[in-house]
Amino acid sequence: MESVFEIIAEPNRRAILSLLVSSQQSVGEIERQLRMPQPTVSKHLRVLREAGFVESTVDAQRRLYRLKPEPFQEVDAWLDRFRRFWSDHVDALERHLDRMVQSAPAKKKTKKRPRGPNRERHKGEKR
Amino acid sequence: MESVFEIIAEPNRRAILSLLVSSQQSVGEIERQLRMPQPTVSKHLRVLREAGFVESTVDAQRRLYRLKPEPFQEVDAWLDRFRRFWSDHVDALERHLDRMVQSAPAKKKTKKRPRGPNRERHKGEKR
DNA sequence: CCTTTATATACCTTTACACGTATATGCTCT
DNA sequence: AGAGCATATACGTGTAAAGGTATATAAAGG
Repeated sequence: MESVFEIIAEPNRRAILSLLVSSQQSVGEIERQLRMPQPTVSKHLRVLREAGFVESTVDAQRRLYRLKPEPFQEVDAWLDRFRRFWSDHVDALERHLDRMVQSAPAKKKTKKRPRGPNRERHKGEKR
Repeated sequence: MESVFEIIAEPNRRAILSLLVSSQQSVGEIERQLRMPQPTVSKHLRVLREAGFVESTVDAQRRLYRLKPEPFQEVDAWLDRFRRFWSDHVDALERHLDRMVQSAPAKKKTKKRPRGPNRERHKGEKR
């Protein structure tokens, strides 16, 4: 379980992360809201903690978990390489520009890719 | 293998995607550049294709694979929920602390955590 | 045709990980 | 100290997916 991508591949972990967006939560609160067994929650939280996605503080017998930003940044950095591929799509470009206005000089216009002959057809695919 | 996150969890698949950023490539070219067996490449490409990350065109006996933007957008959309945790201009930690005190009366800024107890320490962790 | 080249698929084996159940640890309060 | 709650961990089991090897499909060229 080295990479951040493997961490967020698990649906329950993504659910936990989404929960923690609103505010920090105790294990029991997560357990109840997501209706999953407590050991499951704890184990996923352990994975998330060791990967740096969350951290916890003690509140009496409870542990309060909240998000940490770094691993998300890592995913975002990876995505950066691919952003130019959907810059063509106007709506997405707009959303993206909203985020990058402060440092963006003039975005280079991407040339239209030479459209290949016919799309490949594979085995299971219907004609 | 439902979600886009499971697709990009695999390191070899991420390597293939990175290769395809520069330009479209044939299976053989990917095979050589990444030094992985041809069946492995083909199998990963199949997964990527079925998940919509790539598409292929026929060039004689070759298949040329290139990226498609949609699944990347999906990842980006998921990330959006978490973007507020690492604001562009403000240090992420500071911003996070701000969030924690926002319900408290506006007092002087303090470097200490509001009423936050000490960080949780877990089993394997050194003191 | 037959051979070579390029890619896809089938089959088998191994492994990693998610889950459930049971139990341990640790804190609080009486 | 003992009870009760909250969380963490240990252990056993099932399963899906990745890798390797072999083979199938298909197009190109002699």
